[in-house]
Amino acid sequence: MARKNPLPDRRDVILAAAVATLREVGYVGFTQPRVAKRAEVRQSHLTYYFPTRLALLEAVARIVVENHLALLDESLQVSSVQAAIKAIASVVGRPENTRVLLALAQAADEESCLSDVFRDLADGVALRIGRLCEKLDVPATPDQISLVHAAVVGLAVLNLATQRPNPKTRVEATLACAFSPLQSSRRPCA
Amino acid sequence: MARKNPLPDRRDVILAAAVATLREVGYVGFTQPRVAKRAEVRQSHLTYYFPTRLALLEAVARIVVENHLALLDESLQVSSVQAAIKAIASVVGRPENTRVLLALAQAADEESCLSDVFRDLADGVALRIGRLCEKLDVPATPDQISLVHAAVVGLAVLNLATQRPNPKTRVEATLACAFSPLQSSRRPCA
DNA sequence: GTCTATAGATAGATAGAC
DNA sequence: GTCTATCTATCTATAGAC
Repeated sequence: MARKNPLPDRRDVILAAAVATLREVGYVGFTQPRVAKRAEVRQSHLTYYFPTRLALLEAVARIVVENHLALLDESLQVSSVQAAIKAIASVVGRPENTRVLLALAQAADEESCLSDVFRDLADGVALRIGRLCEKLDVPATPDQISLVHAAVVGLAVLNLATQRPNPKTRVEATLACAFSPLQSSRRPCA
Repeated sequence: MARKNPLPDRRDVILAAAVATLREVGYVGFTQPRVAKRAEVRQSHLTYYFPTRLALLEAVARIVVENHLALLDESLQVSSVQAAIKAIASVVGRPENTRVLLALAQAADEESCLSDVFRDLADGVALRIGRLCEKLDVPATPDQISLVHAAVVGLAVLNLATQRPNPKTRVEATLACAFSPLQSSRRPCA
């Protein structure tokens, strides 16, 4: 949904600032004054475009989901399982990516209207994992896709919160483990 | 570390209230006034026992980790993989459980001193999954344990945030998928 | 329609009374 | 050592100026 072109639109500047703020400082630091400062408008001005905090959050959530799915689409243009694993690990490895999704999860828990947006995200990710498997000619049942999906989410959260060094090696090893039964099923043993 | 017995200790009352608050309303709702109200003390009194919000949070985090690991120990006294899956799904299915761990993850992202506590949690969970596999005579590599761990975390977060109906069936199916390669490897096909 | 000054609410922390 | 009145900072929202 592109906006009518003429005005670069103050609104979009604010939204961009809001997304950046959320990525940097997470859910609790996501306040109107902080966003306003980054967008270089007065806080009281911000409330003209987004009358309430929830309104801003909702708009931001949609953009965040859109951005994340686009990032996945870009990252998953790979032609081998190993490359896919590396790509996923790269996305998962960036704390800002996880932070913003964690914020969204929390927001969804608080405001049920945001659950819809989060479902769009979850469905989008699952869809892309399924497509990936298809493209790589790896047969996967819905449950297997769900497993990979859950594992990716879990790894992201664990990485962000434990702040361990070398997250990527661990993520890659774990994901390899998630994909290996799928691959081996190409030469069925039964 | 049991406290010296005599006094039921105002401090413990406050901590219990704090944990309950965190479970109910999550990280953003976790404020000194709210905790104080639940503990039936003045907010300004609370600061005597916990001079800063972070001090309270740290104490609460330790208790939360302890509680969660104890809950796992209790739940995982099972004698089959299927029972284990059901037990895990039951823990994951309770929003309060996930909410409080999500809060901890976020807190860890903000205050690096809480990462230590979160690591204790993560290590404890991984350890227990490993023990479970051993007890059930299911061979599992560290990577496979890591996969189950990540999947459990991911499922919990996805459930909380999407608020879909029938979470348990989905969780159980996904976990079954995580365990199945481990089980089948008991009768190796190669 | 665009923006701002200001009010109203709530958080966290301090200094000091008992 | 235990507890409280109070202050400051910060957030969100409104009424109204341009």
